[in-house]
Amino acid sequence: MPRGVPAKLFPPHLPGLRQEQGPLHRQLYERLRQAILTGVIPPRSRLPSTRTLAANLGVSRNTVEQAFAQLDAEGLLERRVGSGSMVALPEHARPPDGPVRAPTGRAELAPPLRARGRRVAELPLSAAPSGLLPLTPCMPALDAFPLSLWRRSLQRQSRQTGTQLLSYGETAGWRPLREAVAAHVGTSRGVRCDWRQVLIVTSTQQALDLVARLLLEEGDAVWMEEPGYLGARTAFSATGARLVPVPVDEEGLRVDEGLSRAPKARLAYVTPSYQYPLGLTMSLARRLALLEWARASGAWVVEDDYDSEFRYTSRPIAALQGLGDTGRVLYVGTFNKVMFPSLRLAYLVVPEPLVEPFLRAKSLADGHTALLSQAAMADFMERGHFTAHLRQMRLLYAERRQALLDALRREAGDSLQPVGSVEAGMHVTVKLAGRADDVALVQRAASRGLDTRPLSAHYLGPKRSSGLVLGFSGVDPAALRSAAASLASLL
Amino acid sequence: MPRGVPAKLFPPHLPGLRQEQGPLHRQLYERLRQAILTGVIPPRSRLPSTRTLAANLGVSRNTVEQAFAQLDAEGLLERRVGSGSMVALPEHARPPDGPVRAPTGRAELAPPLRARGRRVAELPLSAAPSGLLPLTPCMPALDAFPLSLWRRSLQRQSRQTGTQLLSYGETAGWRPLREAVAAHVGTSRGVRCDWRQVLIVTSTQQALDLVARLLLEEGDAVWMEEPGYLGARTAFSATGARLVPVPVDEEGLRVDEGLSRAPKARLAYVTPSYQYPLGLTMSLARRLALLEWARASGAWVVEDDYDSEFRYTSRPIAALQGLGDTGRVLYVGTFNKVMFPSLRLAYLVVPEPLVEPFLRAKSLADGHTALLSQAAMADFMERGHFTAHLRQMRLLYAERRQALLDALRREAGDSLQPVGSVEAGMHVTVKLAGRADDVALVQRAASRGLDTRPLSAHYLGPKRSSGLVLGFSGVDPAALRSAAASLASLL
DNA sequence: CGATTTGTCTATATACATTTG
DNA sequence: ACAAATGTATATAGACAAATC
Repeated sequence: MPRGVPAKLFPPHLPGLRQEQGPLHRQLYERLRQAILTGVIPPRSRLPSTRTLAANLGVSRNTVEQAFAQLDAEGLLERRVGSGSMVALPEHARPPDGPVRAPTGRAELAPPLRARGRRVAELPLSAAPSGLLPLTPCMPALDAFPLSLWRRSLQRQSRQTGTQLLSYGETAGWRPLREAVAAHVGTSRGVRCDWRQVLIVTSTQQALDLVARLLLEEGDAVWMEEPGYLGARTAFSATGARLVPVPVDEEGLRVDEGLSRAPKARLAYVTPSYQYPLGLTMSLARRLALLEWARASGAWVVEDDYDSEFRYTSRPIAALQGLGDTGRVLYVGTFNKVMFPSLRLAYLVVPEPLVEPFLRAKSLADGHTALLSQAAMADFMERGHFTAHLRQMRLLYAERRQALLDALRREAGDSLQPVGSVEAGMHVTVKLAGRADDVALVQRAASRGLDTRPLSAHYLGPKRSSGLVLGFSGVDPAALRSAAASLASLL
Repeated sequence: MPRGVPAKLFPPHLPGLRQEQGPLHRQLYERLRQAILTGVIPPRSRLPSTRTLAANLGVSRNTVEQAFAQLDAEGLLERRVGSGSMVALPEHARPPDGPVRAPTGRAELAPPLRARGRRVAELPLSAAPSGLLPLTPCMPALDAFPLSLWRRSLQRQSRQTGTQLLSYGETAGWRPLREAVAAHVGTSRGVRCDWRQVLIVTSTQQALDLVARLLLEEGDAVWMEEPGYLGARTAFSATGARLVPVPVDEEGLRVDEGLSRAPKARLAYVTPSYQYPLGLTMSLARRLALLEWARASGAWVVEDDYDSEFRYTSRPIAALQGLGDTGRVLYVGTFNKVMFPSLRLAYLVVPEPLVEPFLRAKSLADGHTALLSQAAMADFMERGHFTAHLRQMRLLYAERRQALLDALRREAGDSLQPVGSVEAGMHVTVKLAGRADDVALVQRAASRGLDTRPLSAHYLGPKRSSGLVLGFSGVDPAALRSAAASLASLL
């Protein structure tokens, strides 16, 4: 017969169980678990019945039952109706040794990475997630996000679709979301596509990575806006492509310069709606010239429409993709900025013949994108919450943009000159007078809790302007004003 | 202003609610549901608060709350904290598909992909997600997944952590999850690591892709188990590595064969706990030999522990990673099989000097992994639900495995010979007598709704055995029996 | 047979956080 | 500021079926 447990383990009204220490059933569970694992209650010994233990402890049977059930589920107890509960034999001996020995490989030399690996390992590590520091570029107004509506979409989907949402998803994405995206970019951005051309990915970064891996070979030339978006550089340079800086003027990318510097480039990466970081809009003439070059030379155009939904005065400019022949343009958009960064949903619209190759690339990279977030996003869009949120953010950001500009003018006067006249985006770029060291300034700003980016870091070539990229979308006007004051005091 | 509901609908002590007619909350739910659907309570009318209704009916608020919550879940009610509950407008059918314009780029020729791109574009497209067809390998028992517990973890996290979960996440993963994974693989798999060595990724596929991109150069030789896992092939071959098939015998990978075929290989990919697809366990001698080779030649060992948690009789074998020097071993595990496929969470444990390079690679590939699922997973583990679920699945799969084997023996006799004696995994592989064409058999099986894989497809070299890989984890014993009968009738 | 025990279900009370008007 | 409402969590009480001894 199994022995009973020493009575002293369960004195009446066990003094250790207290309201303040969290749920009673959890405390009891933890305590029993420790006792079993450390052998204080030996294997095969019988525990008191839930009723008697409950009575002894002065708690309800349900409380004890919950603790026992949890232990049973984890295999620490064997319970049988009628015969009671007893401690199970250890299922698997604890691993060779519990305490983690210092990994012996530690003393080794740094691993010898070679060409491709080094290329990846030497990429800049993107800035640490800096919480809610003011001025972070591309940080949405998280406090204004309609979290409860989003949760409802999540909940609704997690209930309704049941096991369909648990199983493997299609590589291209959840079909209702692809349809919703196709409708959205069609009506609000003028992108011409069928839902079958829409691929759901996790981020702009993943989209660009897939593009690079599929369309670029080592040594291929790629037109990059100068100055331009840093994230795009890492994606293209990791494949060994040759990045060709093509200057940007007030009409956007200088196609003529691109033609003279690298006429045979395989790909051009552009942000025509609201150029990053200068905030210009590409002119119609330049757009047509770019498309014509791509058509004639068989190159690809990657249109990153990352910020396009945010335009505050004039109507949004239609996407490049919808302008002419769509056969050479890959359109990239993201939900991570309009919704929230950790959502991890973006989309890629590719010409029909590229759909299959891209599916394989996506399948290679990570199989498919998580389903629940996709289904919730589709639901959120179908119910109109997305459009509503977008509208609200437009109003909010317009206000914040103005607040930042006003504060900068008041505090810093002419020493910080805003670039670009388009009222759009989630950031403004300001130029520093003369050859001021913007990198040093950014560092000094960081020490005051301001998360800004140096304009000069966005250049590939040696000719760099000095300035700051300031995000205004993430925090409220009051914080923007104090940030501007703090910044001005550093000048 | 929304009108109130006619008072007579809710007289005090509503006489219709009786103990004998089933649960009170259910009766209340049914009654309200009928009233709403028939229009007795018109849309947009406000319901009494749960408290007052509970008082009027003489029941507890929880009872009313349950009924309301159910109605809310079905979309019949719109509830808002503070403002009360009102009847929702009937949902309209989904908006019709937008007018699908024919994409103009359609007539173009197939795009001219070149070397790298072709390598990616010619990868096999993984089998379409085939729903719940019987015998699908690696398909978990989704009907047995504790969905309500999981939803609670999701909800709890989406509330508690608030905006922290919305912002950018760390590239390496959500810290509590990294810690939970380190603890789990440490105690239950004998992996020796610090939580800082744990990287959260979306899938085994992504883990292998990162490994390939960081550690392999074009032309590098890689030892692959022969036969072996198909997914691993695509990851490594996409980088242009040379895949060297190394045969597997009853002790696992033939290290001596690897040494003679490609002594200078840069990497070996192995599934030591439960070899895919043959279901063997690698012997201690082989493990030590493999580690010794890696140490001496500076090669990497990738241990894919995809199936290891499922062992049905003997104790789980500790991981290769914990055996000796951990400096050359990269350990890969996944939650997508123990939990559910669309979760998209897996992990990679790398030697300390590789942590930084891998962070950059992950950052390049997709920035970081979605936060909510990570936080929910950590919560699920901390509460012991993960261990409990794992244990339950072990019992369930052991039963299903036996059911499939019994049915196969009964229906097919000797014509389908199960391979391997280890009672583990989520599939069994059976050999076909002689040189039977397993690919054709798989196709015929597919036409009967059976989702199996040909063993011969898992070979790189010309010497192939003919057989079938049969998953037993996804469906219940009855379905397995009828699948076995159906399969036998095709022989 | 009858007492005991687990395991599950229903209902209640209560506390507390959050949001709304 | 304040009251009212929802929404979540914890604990209790009691009933009953099924298994065990």
